[in-house]
Amino acid sequence: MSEQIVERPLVSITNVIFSFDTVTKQLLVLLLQRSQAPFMGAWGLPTTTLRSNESADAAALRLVKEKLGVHLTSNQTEQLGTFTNVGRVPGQRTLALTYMVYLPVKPALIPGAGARAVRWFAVTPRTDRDDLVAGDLSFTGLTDDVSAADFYQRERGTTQLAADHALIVKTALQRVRNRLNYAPTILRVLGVSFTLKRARELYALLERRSVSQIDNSNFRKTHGHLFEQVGFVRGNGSGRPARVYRLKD
Amino acid sequence: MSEQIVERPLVSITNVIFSFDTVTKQLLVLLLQRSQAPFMGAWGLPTTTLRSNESADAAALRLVKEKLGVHLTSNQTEQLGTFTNVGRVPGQRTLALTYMVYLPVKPALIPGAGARAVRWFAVTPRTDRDDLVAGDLSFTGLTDDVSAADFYQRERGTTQLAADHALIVKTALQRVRNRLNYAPTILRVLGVSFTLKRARELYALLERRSVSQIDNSNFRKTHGHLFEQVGFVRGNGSGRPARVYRLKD
DNA sequence: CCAAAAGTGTTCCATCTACACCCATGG
DNA sequence: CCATGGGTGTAGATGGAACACTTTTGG
Repeated sequence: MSEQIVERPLVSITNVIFSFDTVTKQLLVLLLQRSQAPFMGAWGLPTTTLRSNESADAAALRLVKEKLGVHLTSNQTEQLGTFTNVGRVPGQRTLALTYMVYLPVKPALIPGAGARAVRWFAVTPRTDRDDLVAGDLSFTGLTDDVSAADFYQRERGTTQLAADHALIVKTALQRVRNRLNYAPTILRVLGVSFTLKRARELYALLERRSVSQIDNSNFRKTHGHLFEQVGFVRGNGSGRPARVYRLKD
Repeated sequence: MSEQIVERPLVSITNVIFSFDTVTKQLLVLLLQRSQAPFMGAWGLPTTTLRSNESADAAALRLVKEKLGVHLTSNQTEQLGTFTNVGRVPGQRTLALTYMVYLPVKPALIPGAGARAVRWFAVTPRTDRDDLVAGDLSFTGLTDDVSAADFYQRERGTTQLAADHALIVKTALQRVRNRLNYAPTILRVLGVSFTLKRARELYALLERRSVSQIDNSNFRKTHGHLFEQVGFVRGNGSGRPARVYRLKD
């Protein structure tokens, strides 16, 4: 067997940035339309290149700062996984170190360098997948049963997003769901503090059921230990004002 | 602010390879003593360099083949995380893509290229950490409360293993523990099939308590759904022979 | 028949589920 | 004072923990 070439791959950082629309009560993911090769014209997740003097999580934070002007600290990101399939990007070998980012705000969007357009896409649950929808634009998510191996072997041609970003998004949502019952960091998209109603709305969305199916009283009892009362209430509409909570660390 | 240099880092694959000693009932981790810089003479996890024509998980499998001569398929490895701290290795910037590997056998060891010695180290639970012990050699594990940030800031000088391998081992054991109640893939170290007694022994070790504290009857009821009876029994000693089970997928 | 180890059953208690009820605010 | 939504309490169902008991093998 011949000795294999050891090369230096490009190392990119790719973020799944989550936010929340308090009006439509939708979980949002940031996608941008690429204005450069590879995948020019295609929509995909924000990506940057790792620099020599920064760790990958620092790069993930820098990416958020560059694309959205929002400064975050490192406890607002989580490493998702590293995607290394040989042909995942045409041309140069490129690894993707991926992170999940929970934005406590929903900033205005300005397309920056490398992007023709930027938009928030609503995570839209279907029976066995999650689509990403922004007005007229809609991207069908991978169905739940698709494994990474399946994706690279079969589904690759059918995906509408750049590279393997459909797989990255699916992986991210799966992770978020797994964490709902013990470390629901996704709730950070609701801001530093939130009402339990809002929390239940987000749970309902991710569990693919309606808010009314999650009993208020029981939700407090089963998940209350994860929250901490901030102590003040906020009279916002009709009915009794809700207390405000924050995630315990 | 000046533009930062975008370089191509070295990308290494580092494995936490688990096995099991059926005689001493110990969980084992493979360490080797380096015969090359950096960290010459220090003990550390098996590491290789990612090649141009292979994915990271393929490289993890190749590493096992090279060091142990054991051929595995990709469902016997799991991505652990990617370690990218800027100064984690002196000299060249090096990223570590880490994998966990569960060996269904305990192969004989032969030091190969780049290693002065190779040994199995027993995961030895203490009150708030796990040490790695092999006869006269012993490495103190990081205590449970040390975060990654803590490690790189404070604990770095005190660690006895190469680079950040103490942190990688700690992260691996933490992951293994988290999975015990829903996806105990660590049980693969017991081979393709195993008795529930062996499973409880491994659980006891990882939960830092004695086997007698895990009730046989209750263990079946709480974790039985994770296993599948292979169907035959194996008369191995005195007492009623145990049925043999395997992990459900 | 006895010892040893595997496997089963039973009771008790904690926790979750469903649902009724009470509380605080706006109009 | 009534409508609206937030917050509390309670009875039944479910699942885990402790422990007694039965089964199957070797000697």
